[in-house]
Amino acid sequence: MNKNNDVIGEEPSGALMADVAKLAGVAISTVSRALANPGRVNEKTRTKINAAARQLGYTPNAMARGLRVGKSNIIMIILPGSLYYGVSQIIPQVLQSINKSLIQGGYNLMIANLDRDEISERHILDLAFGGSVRGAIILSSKLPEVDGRSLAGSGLPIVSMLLDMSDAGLQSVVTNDREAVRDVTAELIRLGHRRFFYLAGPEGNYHDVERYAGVLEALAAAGLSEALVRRSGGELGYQRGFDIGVRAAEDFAQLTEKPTAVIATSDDMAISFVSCIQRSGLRIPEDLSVVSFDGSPVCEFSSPPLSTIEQPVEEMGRAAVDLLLDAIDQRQKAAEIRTVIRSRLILRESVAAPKR
Amino acid sequence: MNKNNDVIGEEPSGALMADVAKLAGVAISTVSRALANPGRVNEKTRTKINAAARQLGYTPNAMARGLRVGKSNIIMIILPGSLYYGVSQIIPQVLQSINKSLIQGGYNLMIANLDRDEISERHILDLAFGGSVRGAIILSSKLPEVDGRSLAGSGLPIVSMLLDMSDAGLQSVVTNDREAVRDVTAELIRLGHRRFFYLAGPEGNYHDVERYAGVLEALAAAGLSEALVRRSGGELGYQRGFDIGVRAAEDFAQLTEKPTAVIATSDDMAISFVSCIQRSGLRIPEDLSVVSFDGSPVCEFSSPPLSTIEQPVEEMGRAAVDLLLDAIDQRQKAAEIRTVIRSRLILRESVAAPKR
DNA sequence: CGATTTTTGGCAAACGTTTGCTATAAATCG
DNA sequence: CGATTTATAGCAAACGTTTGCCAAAAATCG
Repeated sequence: MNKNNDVIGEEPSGALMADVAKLAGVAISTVSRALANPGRVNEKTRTKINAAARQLGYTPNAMARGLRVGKSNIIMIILPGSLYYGVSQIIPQVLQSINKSLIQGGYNLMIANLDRDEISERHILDLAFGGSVRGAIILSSKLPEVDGRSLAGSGLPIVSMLLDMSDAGLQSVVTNDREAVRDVTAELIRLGHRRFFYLAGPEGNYHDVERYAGVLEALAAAGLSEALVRRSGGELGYQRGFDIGVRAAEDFAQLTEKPTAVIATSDDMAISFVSCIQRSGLRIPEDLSVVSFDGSPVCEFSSPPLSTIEQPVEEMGRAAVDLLLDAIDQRQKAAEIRTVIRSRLILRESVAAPKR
Repeated sequence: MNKNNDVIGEEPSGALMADVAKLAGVAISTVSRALANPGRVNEKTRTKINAAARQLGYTPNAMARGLRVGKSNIIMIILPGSLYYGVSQIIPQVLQSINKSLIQGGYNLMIANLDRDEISERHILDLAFGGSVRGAIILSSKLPEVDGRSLAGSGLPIVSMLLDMSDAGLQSVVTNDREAVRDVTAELIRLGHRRFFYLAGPEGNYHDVERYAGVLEALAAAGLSEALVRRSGGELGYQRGFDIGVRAAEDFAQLTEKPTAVIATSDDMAISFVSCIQRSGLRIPEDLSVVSFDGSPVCEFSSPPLSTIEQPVEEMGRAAVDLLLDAIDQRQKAAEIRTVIRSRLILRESVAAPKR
């Protein structure tokens, strides 16, 4: 059975189910059942088989099984092609959390990057249609689609995470951005702030729309005018968080009536903005309160420690995996197409009441 | 052929090679050859086959192929189980770079986390021995090994990255840490610094040993005593970079003769250390020069901008993949078991000549 | 133009599992 | 104790490719 007929001391790998069966003195099918479906075989035979398997260091061949049962145990995560490297640890956290949950469910995690080019789209579609993967978690706003084949039409269970793609009919796990921003803005108002500076992400981006809406809602609720908030950023993508902050600091310097509170849509923006502002002599939070988005760990150790809205990434990852596995197992207990996880505001020294 | 005999409007997926063959009016084997080995089949038949394949949206089944040829096209990356979340973007950068290179070579990337528990070890070994993966890139210092099976003995090509595991016989892609630290220390000495504060990573850790050795080499070269350098940290793992920095700031406060230059072994340490130090009234770089390790993007935007030693992660990823694919294809052109990539010192405002 | 080589395409046997069906042995029942 | 059910194990056919081998057709040669 074992094809180690060439060199004597060949690789110790490669024991087959047939080898186990022979050693245990049973049929192949019995081995298969003993391993996968223990109730179906007598205890005595089973222990004999298990012993034989262990002795040979037998590991079932995943591809053979996959081919036979017509399913793979691999989940693919689709990441936006050009990740940006700031201070946020969201991507590694997501990966870690998802992978952990998947492994508990008996699945493996494969990475796919979705760039703007056709190559990467085709690659992902090959994975989907080639039976390599069993489901997908997508962190990108675009669904791959090229010459006839589309990810949506692959029949593959898909869950979107971070981005709300429920419009496209995808189960989505997102945070309550709007509400979170509304609350933090309300808190700033309560502290006495009346002039705001909003550092926007990419114009029209889902997150940005939601977050800005939160600001406006809080103003409206307090009976304040929308004119009290100035926007900066928006021309650059999230790609350039630090740059947005730097440019925002320049914008800020131009303003005649200085805002007293800054709401930034990423920690990156906040960090570079604060750095520039401090260099120009202003102090945080005495002259300016700052709050931002992402919950990056470093915020705790900035000067001053930055208030930030943390997205509970671990929890989101777990939720996404749960939804995906439900869909795979047809449990379809998920009634809601959108799963909203609450963000957590971490208030630190960067927020205070405005001077005088 | 196609088993869509249940519902009319079933999933459009699932065209088989047999379907393509029938539509093109040729045998299955001809289709296979036309797709994989175009030279072997007449151009006219081939275009006919390609047309049929496209029309049906045919995608070859990866598991069937894998089973038949006895190889998978998946590479596994083994990450240390508990990633720490600081400011470093090394892990996502590594993933991105490796994945990109792999895809160009026709491979896919699977993630595996190696914790200290037996479960995760067994999981990785199952992947290795179950034929799921074709090779591994490992970023962890420990090779999984449990009841008889060991990753080293799997016959799988393995390349270590970041950590030097050439002792264990593994191809390793590392940076020239010692040299880099030696150079930066020499530069500090040249600027006039004579008392140093060294923020250590985990005691005995490969990186730490190398880096500290670099400091000592520079001192020796300048004819200075080793007594000029104070160590802090070392008790905590890399896990806690920020905490090490905080504690180091406390240690620093105790010192009667203050060092004028700090060498930190991670940006995390440097950032929290600097934050604490500044709060205590000292100024960087006037009172204290700081240089650290990792090349985290945020260092450029800290106050003051931090000098840091950048590991060229992209290049390392490419190198690791090249080595791995060489090993897989038996090209074994790699004579050296250790591939050293040069780090890059990024000098910023956090380093200056000492006062007076 | 027959003989030989080259090109092209088809048949069928793998690859290592799982699983429906069947056959035997053991257990239960009337 | 014979008849019926239930537990257990084996046979063999899948799963969707690739590929060694062979046959027919086409091309080349003497």
